[in-house]
This record gives sequence, structure tokens and C-alpha cells, in this order.
Amino acid sequence: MTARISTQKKILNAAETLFSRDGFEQTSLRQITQEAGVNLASVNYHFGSKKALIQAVMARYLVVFMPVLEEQLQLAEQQSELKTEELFKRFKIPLAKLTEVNKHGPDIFLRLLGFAYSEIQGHLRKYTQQEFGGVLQHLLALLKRANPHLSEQQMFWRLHFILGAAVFAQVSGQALIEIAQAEFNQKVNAQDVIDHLIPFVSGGLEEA
Amino acid sequence: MTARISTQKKILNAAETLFSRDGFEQTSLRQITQEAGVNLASVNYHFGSKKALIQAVMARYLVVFMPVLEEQLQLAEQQSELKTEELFKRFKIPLAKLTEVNKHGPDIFLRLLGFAYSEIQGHLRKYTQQEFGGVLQHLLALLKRANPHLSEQQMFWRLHFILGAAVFAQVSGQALIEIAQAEFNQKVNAQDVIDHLIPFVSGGLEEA
DNA sequence: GCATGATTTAAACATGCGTTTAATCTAATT
DNA sequence: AATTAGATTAAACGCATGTTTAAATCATGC
Repeated sequence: MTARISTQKKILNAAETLFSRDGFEQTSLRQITQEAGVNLASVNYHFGSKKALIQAVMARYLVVFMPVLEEQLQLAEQQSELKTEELFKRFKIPLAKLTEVNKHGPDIFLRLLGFAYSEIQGHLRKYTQQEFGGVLQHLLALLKRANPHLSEQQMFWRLHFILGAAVFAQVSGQALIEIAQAEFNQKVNAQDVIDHLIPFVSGGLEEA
Repeated sequence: MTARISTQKKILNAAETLFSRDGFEQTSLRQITQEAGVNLASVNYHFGSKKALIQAVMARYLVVFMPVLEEQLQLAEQQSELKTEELFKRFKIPLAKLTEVNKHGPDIFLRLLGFAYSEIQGHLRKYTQQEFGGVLQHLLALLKRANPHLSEQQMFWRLHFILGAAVFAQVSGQALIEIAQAEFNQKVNAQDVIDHLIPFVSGGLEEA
């Protein structure tokens, strides 16, 4: 007995597939509704607008990801010694949790996040800022404690470089992963990319 | 006696201003021709298409930048010891050369390059790959020599992270620069960003 | 000073987008 | 079985985009 899937869920599923593959702006409502097998107008009926649909797609992951990340940061805070790489590694736990949303949740979420930042979607940036703001402030405070040798300015720029490296890796991700797989003859997924990314950004951040 | 500026140049100038500020996709031909004070159809008359205009805008900088970069890499190659940070610093010379094209040439070019990679403009990626390909291969070879402790895979990913950090810094650049200026009360330009970027990517690349 | 080819112009074209409308269908309630 | 609120549908709307057309204008060589 296959459970009937509501139109809303069909739209969300199709949207996240296409958004994570092609980006938000590059994906039209017509593509989404066709993929979902529903009528074009149903997006506006159920979600109000494309903007709202995008936020709904993000929300399914954020509500899982954010609390677990905050939890991890609090655990880190209690440790006697704060190491940069340790802090970044903490991201892996909330990320892994996303498999509960979708088998490929971690990959999808990271790519969505990448597009959210790389496309100049004012509204999405505001939205994630709003949702992420507190936790990111927390992370920043911990990184400062772990790297007291860095000035405010150095920290400011390096954090944004890190964000850029992470975002870019995800957005160019599929193409890069395909190249990497062809070149090194082994399966690569988003988690592997993270494992490569962590030492890189840790080294970059700590550099004198 | 102000020399008469050809329609083509007017278009190129207006286009590079708007492209570097808002990106390629976000800038319409109507905006460009209005800014340039020329007729809408003149873009297609003189350049054939928007794609071709974008490439023409890039070409003005690439033809200056690329030979100087290649020259610098050859100089680096002759040195006895190759240091990572040394290699990245070499980018500053061809970049500075771009002031000959435009007073703010370095800033403009970096932002254009950022958009070229961050927007999924297949044609532009192919174009830059085609133009840059050889020189980038050269850079990769030198970086490998400077970092023999890194595996092929580590090098592959870290190079792309570096690209991401650099691109992102430029694309989010203006917004970030404004934040930084407000926060630290000092003028910031693209060159300063590069100066922050170089130790970061060097540290990240070298990390064991 | 005219003819000719290059350029500029205003207008229209074709396409794709997000959104809205109004009619129709569905399913639960009375 | 009739009513009614919710969901779905096909169609159109309004707008913006890159591109093309065909006429008008300009500049150049004879």
C-alpha cells in the first residue's frame, strides 16, 4: 500500500531535487511542477510564491541541522582546549543527521546552501542570516578563542574565505566530483569533500 | 579636444562597469545600452550576441593579464626553491598591470572573473578554461613541486577550494568590503583583499 | 554632389518567467 | 443527496529578456 503523497510534498521533493542540481534562479516553476506531476498553479496555491517555496525547501533541512549544530558547539565550549580543526569537525554531526530527512540529505543541503549564498538572492541571505545568525555568532566566538593570535580583520576575512571555499566546492561540486571520480577512479560524495575541506580551512585559518 | 569614443568602446565600458557590479546574468542589454547612451540593437550589431559581448569584455583584460602571469611563472620556475606563498604572490604583478587597461582594472577583472565562475555560464567557463588552461596547468605543476607532501587528490581539492575562496571573496566582495570598512574604519580595496587571501590559501594548501 | 556602404534607430518579435483568474473537480459534512 | 469548503486545472496576464527587422541617417570615396 503506497501512501498517497500530498501535492505539497511532491512539490517540495521535486523542487529540492532541481534546486540542488541547477540552483534556485535556474530552476523554473514549470520545471518543478512538471517533475512533480502537478499543476503549475499549485505552487502559488500551496506556498504563495517561488520565494516562499525556496524557504520551505530550506526549512526542512534547517530545522534538523541547526539545533544539532548548536548542541555540538555547546559541547565544544565545555572542552578545556579549543582546537580549530576540532570545531570544524563538529559540523559533520548535524550534517550526518540530515540522512533522516533524505538519504542524500547532507549532499543536497550543502548544495542548496551553496546556491543560497552564491546567487545574490537577497531574501534568502536575509532568511539564512536570520535563522543561522545566532549559531554563527557562537561559532565565531569559539574560533576567536581557538585563534587568539589573529586580529579582528584577519578573522573577518578568513571566515569569509572559508565560506567561499565551502560554498564554491558545493556549487561546482557535482562537476568537480565527476572530474575527481574520473581522475582517481573512486566514488566521491559530499562528505568526502568535507573531509578534504576541513584540514584546508583549518590550516588557512590558523596560518600566522 | 575630447576624442570621439566609438560605439563599441562605449558599450564595452558600460558593460564592464555593470557586469563587474551586478554580474553577467543580472545585467540586461537594455541597462548596458542605456548606460552607454547607445541604441539597444547596437550590441547585436557590433558584437553579435550578449555572450560575445561578455567574452569581449573579458578579453580586454585577459590579453594583458595572461602573458604577464605566464612570464612570472617562468621566472618562478627558475628559482632554486619554490615556496607556495611565493607562487601566489606572483599573481600580484599581472594584476597590477591591469591598471593600464583601467584605473580600477585589478578590482574589475577579479570581480568579472568571480562572476564568470560563480554563475554557471557554461560558455564562459569553457572560454576561460580555453584561455587559461595552459597557464593554470603550469601553476599546478609548480604548486606540486612546492608541495611534494600532498597527494594528487589533496592537491586537486585544495586548488578548487582556493579558487572558491578567491572567487567568493570577489563576488561578495563589494558587500564584504563595505562591512569591513564600516567595522574597521579604513579604506579597503581588492588588492587588500588579495593580501589577506594569500596567507590564507598558502596556509590551507600547505597543511599536512 | 551624389552614390554607396556602414551605422544607428525605433519598433516589433519570440520566448520564458512568476503570477492570477475563474471554472471545475473532489471529498467530507449535514 | 445536497451543500460547501478545499484542491486542481487550463488558460491567460503582465512583464522582462535577447534578438531581428527594416527604415533612416551618417560618412566616405568618386
